[in-house]
Amino acid sequence: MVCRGLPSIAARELSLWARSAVIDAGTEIPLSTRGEVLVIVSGIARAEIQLDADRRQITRFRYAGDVLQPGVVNGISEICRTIAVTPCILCRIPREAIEDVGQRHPKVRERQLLIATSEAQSLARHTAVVGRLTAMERLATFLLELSTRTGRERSDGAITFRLPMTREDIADHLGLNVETVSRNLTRMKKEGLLELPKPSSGIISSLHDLRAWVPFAD
Amino acid sequence: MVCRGLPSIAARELSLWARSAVIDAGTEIPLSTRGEVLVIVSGIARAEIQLDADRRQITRFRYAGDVLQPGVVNGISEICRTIAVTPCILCRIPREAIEDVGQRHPKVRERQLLIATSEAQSLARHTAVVGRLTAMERLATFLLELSTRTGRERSDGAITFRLPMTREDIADHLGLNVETVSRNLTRMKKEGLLELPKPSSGIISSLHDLRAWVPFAD
DNA sequence: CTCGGCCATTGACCTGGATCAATGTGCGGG
DNA sequence: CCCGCACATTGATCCAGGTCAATGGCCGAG
Repeated sequence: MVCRGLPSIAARELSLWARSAVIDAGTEIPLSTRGEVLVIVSGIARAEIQLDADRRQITRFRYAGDVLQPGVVNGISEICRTIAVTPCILCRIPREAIEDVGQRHPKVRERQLLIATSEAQSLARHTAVVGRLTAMERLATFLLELSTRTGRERSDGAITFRLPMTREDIADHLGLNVETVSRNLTRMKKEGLLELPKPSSGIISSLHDLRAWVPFAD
Repeated sequence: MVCRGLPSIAARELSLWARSAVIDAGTEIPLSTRGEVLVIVSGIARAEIQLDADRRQITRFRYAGDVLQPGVVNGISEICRTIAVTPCILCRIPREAIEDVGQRHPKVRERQLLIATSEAQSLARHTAVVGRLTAMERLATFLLELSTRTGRERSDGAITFRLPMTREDIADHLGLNVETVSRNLTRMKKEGLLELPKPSSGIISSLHDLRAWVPFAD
């Protein structure tokens, strides 16, 4: 998944350089090292901005397969810290690897650019989620994304998924507060869209009805 | 400004390929053409997402010097449309130019990536603005950015700037509505932060007091 | 098994910003 | 110069979501 869309030769060359790392839940994933690229092999992380003592924005969650490119280079520090929500396994590709392989395989650079622009795309989208959607719509959008990224379809068509982030994390991602998240989750339960066998695991009983709450075409 | 940070040889080579274009106010800037890069030479544009008949999010305004890279490639359309707020002069750099010059000057590719990641950075930041700030804070953040990008400092230290976008544009950028924008502008006037000789031109009388409303370190 | 702490849920109430409804106001066209 | 229209401001009221305050439930340590 690191190298989806790359010629297999380039992928093999890159993998020769790769190192791995394990990050405990709750621990920050260090992004600083110049030009290094990280790939999440497994686990979930959150990218967050701390505004002041009691305001935080989680700009996005990071799932297995996501690529973390170095923020902005040259001393200007990345605005977000990335913190593991569950234990994470990372694949680290040092700067020299990218440069070395990138010289021989232009697809590598191309893909790096693609990753960055699609990152911008999804942040633009999230701007609209947080700026213009109602609480139910925000939550539906989030659950849909979480389940498509990490869920499993059951034989009866329902989708099961883990919800390892706290309600507070969800709230800070969606620009809401904990209580509003909680209330709207129970509303979804009452309306038969969702089941929550435990607070940390969910089942989308009616994908169709959930989708109806998401105003994006997709 | 197109080529800030590039070796001058690369810049000169790129400029050989450059074409220009003029876009009327209110007209969409076509981004579609595969791989073409646009640079705003003068004017202001807005990048917007239309959610449905009556909800819109302006993800960002684009000022002179901004570089518009093609959204996401390969048929998957860019999520935002970009529309000129004032008449705009653009510089168009065709895909072949990037490829040609990029092959000889790796800095070109590097800079392209830098542009894309810093785009993501500023969208992440805006996510926090819209998700967590109060109306006053959002407006202050916006005015500060607008004035640093397009304003002129007067001899007495005040900063004058044009406000060519409508109140509705500002509202849709900040996740507010027109009336709230208007009310908070007059509040700023009353508190001596701001003057509005005309609705479409402003003067920041007290940069210091305005900054106090912006929770970002910067 | 029991205790304590943290997280989630629920309820009662409050409020910042939205909505609805008039006025202002500036500008382009005749 | 006047008119008309689009944009901006202002006021009155409303409400989605925030705040405050219990209560419940799960889990890990002992």
